[in-house]
Amino acid sequence: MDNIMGECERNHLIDVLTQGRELAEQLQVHFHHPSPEVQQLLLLKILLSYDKALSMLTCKDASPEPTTARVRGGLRPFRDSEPSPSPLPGESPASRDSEPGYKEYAGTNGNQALVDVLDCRKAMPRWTNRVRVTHGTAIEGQLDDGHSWRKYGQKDILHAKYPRGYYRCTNRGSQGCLATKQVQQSDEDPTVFEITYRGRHTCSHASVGINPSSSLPENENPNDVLVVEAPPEQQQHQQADLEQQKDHDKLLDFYNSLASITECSSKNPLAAFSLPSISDDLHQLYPLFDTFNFSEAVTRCELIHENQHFHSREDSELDLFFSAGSSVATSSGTNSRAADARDSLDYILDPAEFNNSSGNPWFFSK
DNA sequence: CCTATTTGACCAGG
DNA sequence: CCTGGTCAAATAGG
Repeated sequence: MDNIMGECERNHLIDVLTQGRELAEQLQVHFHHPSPEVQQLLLLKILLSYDKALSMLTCKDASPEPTTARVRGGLRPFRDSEPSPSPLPGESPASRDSEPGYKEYAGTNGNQALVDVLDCRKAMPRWTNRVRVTHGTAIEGQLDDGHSWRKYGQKDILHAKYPRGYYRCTNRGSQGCLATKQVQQSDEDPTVFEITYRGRHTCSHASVGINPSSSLPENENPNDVLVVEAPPEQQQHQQADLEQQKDHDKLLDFYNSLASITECSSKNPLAAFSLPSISDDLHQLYPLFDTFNFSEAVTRCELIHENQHFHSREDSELDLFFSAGSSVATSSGTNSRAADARDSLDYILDPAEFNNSSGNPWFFSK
């Protein structure tokens, strides 16, 4: 793992695991001074840490996690026999890319891992949009699809009149988002750009979707940019991809919001329950909760966690928090309990569950 | 000074 | 050996 895991990924993983350990220590302390709310919150945060760490180590086929290790197009042997988390000899730290850790090499033992990574990349979803720009003023960068991209290469392509541009998500460094796209101007019709996307966005910013038709530059008349639809059979897959991306983005937003709340409370677990400090964050979550399918989540978790409830029924902020969500579920016909919903978080947030959901995740009602 | 782009070089796969 | 994809030093731009 070390061999293919970049410095940034490694550090991030260490951070996450360290945080988990500290949380566990806090939990240990609280065993001596029992406080159900704090214990539950700590437990929740520990679970989140584990989820994060595991997802960082797991290469999901359709949705590589933010920190999935990768290799460069061409593998380069280590100059030293050992993979080094520090700058290589003769390489000043400043000379490394401003996105630390997006460079990973396969080390001597990295063969199997390398195969995994390559498989992972091969399995990345890939789809192409054709975008026609009718006003000559438009340039590639203006083919805004709602995400910010950073150009990392350009290549003359055989038998192609125009070079191909290579872009990656600007959040690769900060969030390990592996989404990339290639932009190729059409030979026959220079007003048409073929944009090939590879990999879904795993960055939390990815909330606007990836359909260019739904995210045109604000200052442009939609009539100026015509989205030429992909062939019907491709279109279906494409649509499914788009839907799944949206769901994934939602879940990620939800996850990150939750994580930030627990992050905040980790600095002062007790203060986390004071109403003002947390309510702002909660308000941001409410829109998500409107669509979060609590009833289904609870039903599923009751099947799994049968007779394993350890929670108390204190009317803590956390309970109110989940009550808000479960009341949505309740109003839609299913009787559910806030604490059950809370208990189900470890299951809900299992990234594998997302990837198993074939295009129609259950955790958000449509 | 910091960040993004350009561009020649490098690498693996075919 | 050729080609596509990527890296990373150099450069441009704010």
